This record gives sequence, C-alpha cells and structure tokens, in this order.
Amino acid sequence: MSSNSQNLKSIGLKATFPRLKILDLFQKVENRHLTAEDVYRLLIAEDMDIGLATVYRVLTQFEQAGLLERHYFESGKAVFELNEGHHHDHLVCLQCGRVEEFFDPEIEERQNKIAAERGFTVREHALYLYVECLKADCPHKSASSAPAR
Amino acid sequence: MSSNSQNLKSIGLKATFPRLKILDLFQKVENRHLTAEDVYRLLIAEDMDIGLATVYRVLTQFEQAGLLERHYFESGKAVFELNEGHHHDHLVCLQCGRVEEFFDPEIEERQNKIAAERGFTVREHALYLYVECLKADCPHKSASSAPAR
DNA sequence: CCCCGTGTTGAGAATGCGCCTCAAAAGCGC
DNA sequence: GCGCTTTTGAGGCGCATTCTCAACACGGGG
Repeated sequence: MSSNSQNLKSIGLKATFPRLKILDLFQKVENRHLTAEDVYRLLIAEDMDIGLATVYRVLTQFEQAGLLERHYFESGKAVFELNEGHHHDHLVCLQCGRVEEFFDPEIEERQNKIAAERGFTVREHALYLYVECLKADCPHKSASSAPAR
Repeated sequence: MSSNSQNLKSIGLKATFPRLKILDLFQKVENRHLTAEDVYRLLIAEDMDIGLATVYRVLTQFEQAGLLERHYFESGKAVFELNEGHHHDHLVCLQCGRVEEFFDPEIEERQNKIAAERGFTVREHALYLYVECLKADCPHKSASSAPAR
C-alpha cells in the first residue's frame, strides 16, 4: 500500500508492521523530535501491541539506514528526528523543552576553517544552544513529550 | 599545606583528603578531560582508598562550585575538565580520541544573534566538532584514558 | 496460496552510568 | 582531646538502553 513499504525494502529491511508504524509516526507527528519512550507511548496509545525493545531496535536500524537522526540533548535521553536531507542545528528551551531548528552558513564555514587550520576535516558536529525565553509568556506548551533535559 | 585547601574552604567545602586529591589530579594530569571512571582509576592506581560514589559526589560538587565543567561528548559518559575561566569549545578526533579546544568569537556572536532573533537568550551551549586527521601519521597517542566517544 | 527458512518481535533480564542510603570515619571549632 | 557535623565507602537503586530467547511473521518457491 504505502511507498514506505518500498522504502524499507530498498534499505534491506523487511516491511514489518512495527517498522511501518514507526516510520508513519515520524512522518505525521507534529513534534519532529521524539524519544524512544515517546514513540513507544504514541504507538501504545494507538492500541498497537509493541515492545520498548522493538522501538529501540527499529530506531537504531533507521538511524543506521539514514532515515532518522539521533541527537543527544543535554544529559539523558536520546531524541530522534526524520532525516530530510537539510542539515540544521538545534536550540532547546530550558523552560518548556521546546526544540527549534536553525542553520547558519557562517557558523558552518567557521567550523570547517577551524578544523582545517589544525589539520582536520569535520566529519560531523553537534551544536546545541540551551536557551531561555525572553518573553514572559514562554509557551509552556505541553508538547507530546515532556520537556527534555 | 596547599592553597587548594583554602580554595575548597572558600567555596564552603571541607578540605578533605579525597577532595584535595581529586583537585590535585585535575591540576597535574596531562589529559585535561577525564571521566569519573578515569578519576577513580587514577586515584586507585595511586594506592588511594576511594569509592566511585565519592568521586561522582565530589565531581558534582566541584561542578556546582564552578571549579570544573562537565561535558557530554557524544552519547555516554560525562567528561570533566578544570574550569580556568576562558570559555572554549571542543574538537574530538574520531581516530585517536584526542580532544582539542578552540574558541571562535564569530561563532559565539552568531549563536547569540540566532537566539535573539527568535526571542531567546543563550544560557549555555554545546559545540563539538568530530573530526578526522588529514595527516597520515595521526598520532594515536594512547592518552592516560582510553579514547573518548 | 500454502510452506518453510530466516529475519523479527515482545517480555523480561541484563548492562552501564550515575545517584542515593546508611553506618562508620574524618574534619574542625572549642 | 571532645563532640558535633560533614563526609566517606560499599552496596543498592533508577533510568535509559541493549541483550536473550522462544514464539511469530514476512515473503520467495513450489
């Protein structure tokens, strides 16, 4: 039915029910950034019978296949997001846990320059800004997941 | 004997043997970046009788007192380093695990700007470059601790 | 369209890092 | 030195993640 079934096969994974559901979830959920626990809870909430171990296993497989990216926000649980090709960095609100994405060509360029000056090539990088909202009405919108951190 | 004894008292901590030893260790070790496990092993190797719990406790106290900084390199264990006032970011060699430090005012500035544009103030940030050595003779120098990561 | 072999799943146990508990021991003001 | 308070060491606990293993599902071949 879905092209996701083909997507999975093309990366050498059987199109099983849990895998399809997890991929679907990432494609339709509003909050792009989910922990393994989030994924588990959301699927259970859809009356699916799935184990946490499967969620972890599938997330790792998807990461290795390049479908998802895994991020380690400050201390604690890993967060996954759909890999849609365009690289970006993250900004995490310390108050409400909200995550925003940004991309700054100048920062990227400086990074490469710094590494090159020391005789290295950047293979990957992690840039996280932990911020506080200036506005008094910081939207403590209870996202699908509890505030990170 | 040491001024460290005074340092500790001035931040409201008794000058106990374990605390003095841990502080000494960070001041004299060549590899600035140590995990709790590293600290534990190094002290045991010096025939000191210390518990891992104490190491964790003291490291956390030192972090809160501003003597040490805690970093979360990619996934896994936290790494501590002496806080000597001058902020910097890190570059980690994927081959030998070596860690170098750098500071780029332009990147710092861009970060603040990006956050400000979105109505946030940067409280703290994490920037790690995971790099590969260009030179064929990448010095896989076995530092006191096993390669991070 | 069913059968079988291999890949996958779910449950619970296991791991690893870090923190907590508690009785024994060590600082330190007097 | 005395005693009160803080700290220590050992082991246990908690959380996130991974492993183990028997039961089960996918999907190619007949």
